Formats: sequence, C-alpha cells, structure tokens
Amino acid sequence: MKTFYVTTPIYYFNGEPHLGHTYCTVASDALARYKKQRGYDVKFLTGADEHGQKVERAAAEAGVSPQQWCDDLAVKYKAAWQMLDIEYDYFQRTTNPAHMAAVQKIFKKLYDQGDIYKGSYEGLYCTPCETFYTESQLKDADGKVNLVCTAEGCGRPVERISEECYFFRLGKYQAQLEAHIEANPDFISPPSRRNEMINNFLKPGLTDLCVSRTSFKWGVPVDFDPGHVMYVWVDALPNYATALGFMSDDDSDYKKYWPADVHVVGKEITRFHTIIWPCILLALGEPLPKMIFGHGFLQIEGKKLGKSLGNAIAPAPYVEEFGVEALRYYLLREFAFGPDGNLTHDGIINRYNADLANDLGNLLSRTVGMVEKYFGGELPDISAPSPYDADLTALAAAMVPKVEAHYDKLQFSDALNEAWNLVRRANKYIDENAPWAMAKTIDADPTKRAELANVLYHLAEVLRIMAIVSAPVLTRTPDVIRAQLGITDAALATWESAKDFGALPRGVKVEKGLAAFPRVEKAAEVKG
RNA sequence: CGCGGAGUGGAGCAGUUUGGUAGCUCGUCGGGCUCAUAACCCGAAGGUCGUAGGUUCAAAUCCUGCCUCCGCAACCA
Repeated sequence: MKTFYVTTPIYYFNGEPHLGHTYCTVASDALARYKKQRGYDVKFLTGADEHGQKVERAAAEAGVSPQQWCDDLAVKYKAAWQMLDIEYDYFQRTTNPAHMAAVQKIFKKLYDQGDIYKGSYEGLYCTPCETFYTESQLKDADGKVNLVCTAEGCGRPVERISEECYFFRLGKYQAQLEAHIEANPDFISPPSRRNEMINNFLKPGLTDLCVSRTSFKWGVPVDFDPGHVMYVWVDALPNYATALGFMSDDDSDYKKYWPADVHVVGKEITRFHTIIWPCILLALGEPLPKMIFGHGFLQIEGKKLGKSLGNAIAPAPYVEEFGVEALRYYLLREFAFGPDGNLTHDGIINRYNADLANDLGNLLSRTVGMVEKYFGGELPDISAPSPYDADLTALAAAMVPKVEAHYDKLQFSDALNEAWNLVRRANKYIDENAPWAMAKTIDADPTKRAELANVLYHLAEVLRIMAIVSAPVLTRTPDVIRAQLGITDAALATWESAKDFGALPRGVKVEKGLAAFPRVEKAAEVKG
C-alpha cells in the first residue's frame, strides 16, 4: 500500500491554540482524510515545540514548572483538535524522552562527523532582557542602528558580547540544497514562497547556524558538554523524523513513512523547513521531504492575528456558534491555500448560509422530503429517464477527477468550489424537471410515476457523491446524508464509488432527519 | 535602491506561470417556481482590472517608473 506522511508544524507552546493553528491543522487534516479516502496508508503528525527561553519565562510568570506548563497546554491543544475533528495519528512533543534521546544522537553524530563545531556567537546583548539582537534588528525606520534594547519598556543599551556555542555547517550544504530545489519544483510550494527563499536566503549565501545556547536551561542538553542546551533547530525540526522512531531502537515506521510527503507550515517558518531542515537531513544522509507547503496567514476582521498583540482568537466560539464543519468548510473554501486571508464573522455566515444551508442542506431536505411526500419514503420503478439526466451525470462524472486534482495540490478552495458545482446543478435539475408537476399525475400515469422516481433517484445519487467528495472537510454530514438516504453499504461510500453514477441500488428508502445545516441569521454575534 | 506579497463592478475573492470575449460568492433590481431550511431556478444593472508609460495585431496578464497597503528580516500558523 502506498504511504502518505503529512505533518503540521509542532506549535510553539507559549500560548493557547488559536485560529492560526486551527487553519493549518484543519488543512492538514483535510489532506490526510482525502489521502485515506484514496486508499493511502496515511500517517498524520502534529505536535508541540516546548523548549526555549520563551516557554521557560511564560512558565515562570505563571508560577509553574516548564514541564507543568507544557503538560497543561498539551491537554488544551489536544482538546482543541478533538473539538475540530482532527484525526491525527500521533502528537509529538519535544519534551518526549524518546525525542530528546534521538536528537541527542543526531547532535552527536553531526558533531562527530564535523558538521557541528564549537565556536562563539557574537551579538548585541541586553543583559536584563537576556536577549540577543542582530544589527538589522535594531535599525530604526531610517535604517540607523541604535544600540538600545527594543523590548517593550526596556530601551536600555545593549552591549557587544560573545557566547560560546555550537555551530552547524549550514553553508556546506548550500550547493546540494540548491540543486535539489532546482530539480524539484514542488519542493517549496507554492511558487511564490520558493522565489522568496531563493532570493532572500540562498542568493546571499548561507552562514553557519548557532545550534546551542548556554543562556537558558529549558532544552535538550548537549550530553557531551554540560551547560549547553540545543537551540531550536536541532531540537524541533527533527521531530518529524523522531516521531516515526528515527534514531531509536524501533525505526520501522521511519523506514515505512519517511520521507514526508508534505510538511504543511505557515509562511513565517517556511525558511526553516526549506533550508535548515533539509540541510540537517543532507548532513545525516537522509532523504528530503517531498514538499514543504507554506500557507498564508489569516487576519481576523482585518486585524493581524498574533499572540504578542493579544488578539489571538480561539476557535471554540466559532465552533459553538456555527458547528465544527462550518468552520472547517469556511477556512478551506473561503481562502485560497497559499495567500493570506481575512476571516470575518459575516463571511462565515454568508458561506454557511449560501453553500451549506441553501445549497447542500436544502438539497438534501427537499430530496428526502419529496421521496417521503410522493412515495411514502421508498422509490419505486425508475425506468423512465428525463432529458436532463445526461447533463447532470456528465457534470458529476467530470467533477470528481477535477476535485482530485485540486485536493492533490492542496487547493482546497478550488476542490470544494468544483464539488459544489454539482450541488448547484442538481438544484437546477429540480427546476428543469419540476417534480411537483409530475407528482400530480403519478397515480393515474405509471410513466410519470417512474419519471418522478427517476428524478429523485438522480438527486439521491448526487447527494451520495457529495457525501464522498466533501468528506475531507465535512467530517459529520456525509454520515447524516447517508443515514437519510438509507445507505448502509460501505462500498457506496468509497472514493472510487463517487465516479460510478448509478451505483446506488434502486428502491431507495429515505428517512428524513433534522436539517443538516439550519440557516443562521446575521444579527447573531460571536459568543465569548 | 534589503526581500516578498497585495491593489479587479457595493463587499469579499479567482483569473496573471502558457497575452486573445473580465469570472465566482454575497448584496441590489426584475421575473419564475413552490418539493424544500422565506430556501431553489432564470434574467438584469454595476468594473477605463492602483497609476503613468512601453512591447504587441491584441495586456488584468509581459517590461519600466511611480503611488498606496501589508508581511518578513534567527522561531507569532
């Protein structure tokens, strides 16, 4: 069986999960679900980056140990992912002892082969804030360098000091990496990010990277040099491999699933995943991930989402108001996956009402309603075709491969739009056939009776197919649709069966349920 | 000249790689239908595609200048 390994970033544990994390994780989850539907043996990893000075400080401010701080947050993240129907296979944590042992081996191996060496890091340092700055960070708007700390409320002078640390020979692998990027156009996706990486970082040349610190303790110790802990790179990035058992006694999963098919990351960390991580892998002699996809950022009601700005927004209020599927659908349908997007409350309502309530939910409702009203819940003979059938079935047949192509490229919005064309076509098909007119004579006219049944059968088939192609995003409604259409055969829920218009057996029995997506009115406000 | 992204009818967005009737959703207006979640279907109005030039038979799309907004610049998804 073909394998597919997809990862979210390991989220930095200096705050609770917000809509930014949600966006990235929902997209990864949709991809994982889609690949499962397509028959892949999927491994879907998410996790947490728990080390470093910021975590250490945040824990101190909260009056708990760093480990306690992380344990508490891990519970919250897992709860958030459960609320959002995220089907991850493993939640990696960088405080996981197995991970820590593995990265120590990685660090030692790189040191032994000369790719990590001991040197000193020179920088401008603010002692009270324990923060290093580069000159470029201290530039003001005019480009002048001011030797004062920029931390909020500080402004004290910084001093030029040096700290002993270990360096990774990043520059040594530049040529190899460039050749790989050249030979694999999708390696850095989308293309705009690829250009950015090449122009911004590769062209100026890679400099060796500081991979250890002595200024804080909350990290993986460099076991052969007490006093040093690993800085983020060698600790965090290899999580994608250590989660599979890389550098452990049992690396069978690593052998099976590595290299990763996609690392889904936010645009601000594209650089680390497309340059530093590949160079570490090259140094280790391991294969590189096939694709790093750097998606854009969400704004919330036009405002930048950021923990430091304090307007981080939790997904829970949106889930409470609209339901988990509506939030997932909105995130993946409203925004192209790649550029930035602006999430708005009104926008969710519009999407929800237009696509989920009016188009899909109502199609289910009217279809099932008519089967009940006209046939007492069970379709009879459907042998009389309608002149509009061919157009509908042709559209359905053409739709599925297009949806596949879009999902394969992580273009969720295009995939959903393409799928929804079928819903819109089906609603039109109802008008074309005017089943309510047919219904008037079905008692006296067996042909009309079969004609009407045929129309309703086609609608049921559209809904069955929609249940399949929407399943990467809509995690619950597909089952609701199948329940109302009386579909129990798992063979009618497979991805392949979506290409087989007419697979649904005759004699459809329906059972009307609650509206799948009741409309919401605009006056409503987000709670909390 | 640090780098990158964006500027398309009232709103939000596609389209720009491979130039060739400007598309989608919402909203507005008119009509139809009544099975359905006041939902559905049809039609219409509305855009000199930021701006000034250039290339071309032809530019939202390629090139150049300028204006505006935003992001990044050792870890905010």
